[in-house]
Amino acid sequence: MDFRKREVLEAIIDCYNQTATPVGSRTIERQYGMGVSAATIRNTMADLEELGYLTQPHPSAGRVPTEIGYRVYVDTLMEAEELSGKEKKLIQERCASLDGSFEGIIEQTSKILSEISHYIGFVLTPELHDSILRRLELIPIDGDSDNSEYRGKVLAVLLMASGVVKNHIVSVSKDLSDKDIRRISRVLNEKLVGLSLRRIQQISHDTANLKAIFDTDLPDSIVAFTRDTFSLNQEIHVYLEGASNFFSHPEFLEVDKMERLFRLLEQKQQIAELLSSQQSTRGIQVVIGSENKYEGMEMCSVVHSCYTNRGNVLGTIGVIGPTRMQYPRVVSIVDFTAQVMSQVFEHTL
Amino acid sequence: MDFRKREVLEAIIDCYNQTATPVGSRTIERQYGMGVSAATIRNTMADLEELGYLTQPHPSAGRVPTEIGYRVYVDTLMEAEELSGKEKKLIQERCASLDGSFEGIIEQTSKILSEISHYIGFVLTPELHDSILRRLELIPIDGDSDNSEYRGKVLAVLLMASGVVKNHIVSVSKDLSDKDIRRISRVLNEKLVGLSLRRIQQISHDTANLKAIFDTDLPDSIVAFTRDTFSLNQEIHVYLEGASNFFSHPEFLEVDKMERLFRLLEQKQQIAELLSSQQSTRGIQVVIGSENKYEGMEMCSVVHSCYTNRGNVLGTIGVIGPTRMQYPRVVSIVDFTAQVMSQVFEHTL
DNA sequence: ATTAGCACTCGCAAGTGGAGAGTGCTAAAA
DNA sequence: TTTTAGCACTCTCCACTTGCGAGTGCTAAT
Repeated sequence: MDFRKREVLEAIIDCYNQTATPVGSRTIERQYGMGVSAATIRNTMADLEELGYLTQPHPSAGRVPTEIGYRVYVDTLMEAEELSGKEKKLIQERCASLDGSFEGIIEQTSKILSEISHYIGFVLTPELHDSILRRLELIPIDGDSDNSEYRGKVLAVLLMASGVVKNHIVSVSKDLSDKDIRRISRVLNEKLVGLSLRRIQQISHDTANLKAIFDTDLPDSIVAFTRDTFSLNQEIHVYLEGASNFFSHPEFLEVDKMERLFRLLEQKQQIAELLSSQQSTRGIQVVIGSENKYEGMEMCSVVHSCYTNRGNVLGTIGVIGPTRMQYPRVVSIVDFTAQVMSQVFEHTL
Repeated sequence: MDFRKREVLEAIIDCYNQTATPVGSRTIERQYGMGVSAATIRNTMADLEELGYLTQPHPSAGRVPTEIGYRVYVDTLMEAEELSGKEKKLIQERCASLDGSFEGIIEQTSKILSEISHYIGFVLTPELHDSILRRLELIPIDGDSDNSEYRGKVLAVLLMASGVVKNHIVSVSKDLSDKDIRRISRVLNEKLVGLSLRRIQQISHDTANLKAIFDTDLPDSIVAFTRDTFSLNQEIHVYLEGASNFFSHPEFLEVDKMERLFRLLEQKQQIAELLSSQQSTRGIQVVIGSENKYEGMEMCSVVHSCYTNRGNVLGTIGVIGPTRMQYPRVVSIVDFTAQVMSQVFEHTL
């Protein structure tokens, strides 16, 4: 890859990003005047095609970057675009005006990402398994007084170290009094705070373990109740915004492509799995086109990073766009937003 | 409207629902053999056109029902389609397998609605303003021990009579001790439980009122804290599923129609306002085409009803589909699902 | 190594024409 | 008076053709 090849590849990618049509040699000569004629550029383009970085949709059309071309561009050629002060400020302001609920912050962030990038913004909620329990609160709920049939319910509030709060309603057998509940709460807080939810679930599914914790023989009702308290829906949620931005991109003019993509995006659970499996590596990741494992995402690229709270990775945030994407810009947006979001969490949670 | 007119209108709507193409007189003669010839049907169709119930897309095409036509059909002609036992069972089973979180139930219900109807299913969360506070819990959160800077936070958990749980994190000034928080919690529970959130907010915004409640002079810190505790994001949330189902309907073949619709659907807040304003009337409502006030919804119809808990209206559920919709079926689905959902709430919350 | 020139290829848009579906009208039949 | 058969007319849709423009690869000259 000599200098001219790089220059031409970059010009083609830049031009193709703007026009979404194959780029011809003359166009480059005129718009990116690099001191050589169209014919020379044609030769270079033929070389680049041989390397697999470009293709022709049909024999007499201009060139289009391939996925490999984009890969090379992202890895070695492009330099991250510094966001303008205005944009930085916009992101910070939008994030700063968020209220104290975890879901609210996440939802807003995905909106911000989509609005600024003009692609699809998404945020994954943290994986609960690995969250550390900070505090458990059990709030007995009386059955309605006007309802003769007594139904014992307890609202379990789990506050995790990350700041995530989960609550759900647990049925409780009639023979447990409010006093029992308070005792259970005290014991569980004493013994389980500081452990991961995964560990806690392991413990609560092993009756022997539970007995050790309570340091006494247990009626079944307490065993069952403890289990229920910690058996919550652990699915990672995906907040996804701006799907309609894809309508502006000519690569989705065909309705069936659009349909496939939208049907895929509705399978949020699959997206969650796809992305959370790659979550281990910190820092910005760029997944181009068919590097995405899920069918239907071949013409899309994903730029993602992770957000943290006091250094602990919580979840993933990112942008989904067409393969023909403004990578430098999007990389900067995702990176910066991830930082700001992490700061917000440190402040508010 | 004599008998034949009704019969023909019904036939046209039925046929148009299946084919999405203008219906000709011969088609009706053959498929709905009503003992008269095509020419007679043509005359009847001309009458129906004059009444405004039908139109021709172009002079030599068949007829298509107008919105007024649909209106008449929905109001006077159609009879609600009894759901098959299989479908009823499906809805009930899906609803029964839900876990105890409010959001989980709502999300699942919108999915069920969309899957069974093959249109868009949606559920609106209850309007918090009118919810009655059942219980307030304040949980102090210590700042991290490894973080020298002390930050006082309290997790406020509001349990509403409807079963809705809201929690958010409230900053608290340093001069309030945990003991103070407990006292505040006790007083607020004593005085405010049973009131609507709207009323509570009124009270907490009037310092004199607050003082009366606490029956003592108050430091600013308590006033501020109380206010923050009850000032939560009260936006109605919209859970919306199955938008991609619209791709199967030929009326959305044109990309720009699709785009307008999707952009509209992303403005969930607008949908919430639109629907919650009509919420007062109980029972099934059908809004056809441009009866919808929002631009972009002209080619859609909305069938909605409300779900309850112990007789109190909580929120709205419904289905959005193209104007060419299987009204009898959808009406039954929405109606039945609303009932089942209300039952689930009574059981689990 | 680079450039100018030329023949060639291909997609796209506009124009053309025939088939098919459906109507309205009129006159005959019930 | 209502219904029906027949006919001329209208309009869309589809397939087909054709010409234009953009862009290439190759060759020969610089």
